[in-house]
Amino acid sequence: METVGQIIRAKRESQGLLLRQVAAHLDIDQAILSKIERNERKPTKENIFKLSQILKLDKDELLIQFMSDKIAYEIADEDCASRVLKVAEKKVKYLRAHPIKS
Amino acid sequence: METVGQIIRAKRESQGLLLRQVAAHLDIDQAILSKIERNERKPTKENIFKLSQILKLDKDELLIQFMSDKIAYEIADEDCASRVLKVAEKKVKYLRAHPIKS
DNA sequence: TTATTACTTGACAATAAGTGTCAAATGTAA
DNA sequence: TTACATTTGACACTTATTGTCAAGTAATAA
Repeated sequence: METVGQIIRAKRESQGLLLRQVAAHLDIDQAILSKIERNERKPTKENIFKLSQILKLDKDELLIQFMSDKIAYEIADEDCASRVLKVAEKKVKYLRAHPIKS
Repeated sequence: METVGQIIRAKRESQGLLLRQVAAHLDIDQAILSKIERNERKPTKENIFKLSQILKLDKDELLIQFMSDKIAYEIADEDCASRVLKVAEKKVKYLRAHPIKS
């Protein structure tokens, strides 16, 4: 089971890129990228988009990894975690079928 | 599809309790509870626990509603929402099978 | 009508969480 | 050692969350 950080690091290294090079492209300090890769900090959505560009990763796939990481982390310590996901799925379907008029 | 707010309001009213009575039990201003019931603000976990006590709702069930609301809201506007949930489920299983030593 | 009661609204304050910079420390290899 | 990449932690800045308060609305009774 790969985390977003692991995916990013593996891809960056396989392309021979340095932290500072990639960080410069993201317009953040390399310290943050270092932490993102070790799952010490979470990337922003913006980070994810730019990372998928420079590392030639599929944008949607990386976004899915990013969001699923966030959710998994959020509920992992609840023993009702899997029910939460099931109910969330129903709610998402409902929300998409009944969009809010705004 | 009921929101947490709707569940709370329905139960509070069925018990003939006033906003200020329940809010006092939660140790928050009744304005907040009013907003929680109308889904204008999200309850904290602490709020959820105390609400389940005073309203005699199942604590786990209310927590599930609370967390699934949060997640559904978080991803509803992504078109990869259902994949996110599937991947999240895998990650949760993995995390629970491989707990972090701390 | 006025008074009372329950609830709602919005401006604001306090606090917590997220996001970032920087410089020093650590690791690694020539 | 020197040079370079990465890591670490203290700190600052910004944004989000959580709350208080007082004034507003709505419904009802006197």
